[in-house]
Amino acid sequence: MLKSDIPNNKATFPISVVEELTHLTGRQIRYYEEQGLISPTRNMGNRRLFSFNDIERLKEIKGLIDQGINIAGVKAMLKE
DNA sequence: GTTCTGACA
DNA sequence: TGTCAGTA
Repeated sequence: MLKSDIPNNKATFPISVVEELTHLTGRQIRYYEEQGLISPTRNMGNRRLFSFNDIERLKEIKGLIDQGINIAGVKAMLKE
């Protein structure tokens, strides 16, 4: 709580690993990040590095999308 | 081989 | 959302 709240993880994975853990496609993950649903970091080469926190966030998003909610709905849910 | 961006269907 | 081309 004093160090950080949301993004604080040393473990980072490439998008391929996130795809496996979230069951999403790189396309989805990229789009959600574009919409501001997640905040992955970038490493050398402009490559996305995902932390455990990001993966859990993706899982929440996937669940909502799977229920038929759209990006706007997901944004509202994750917002608070 | 893998990932990234932009664009089109 | 899927897929393609060009790139690093």
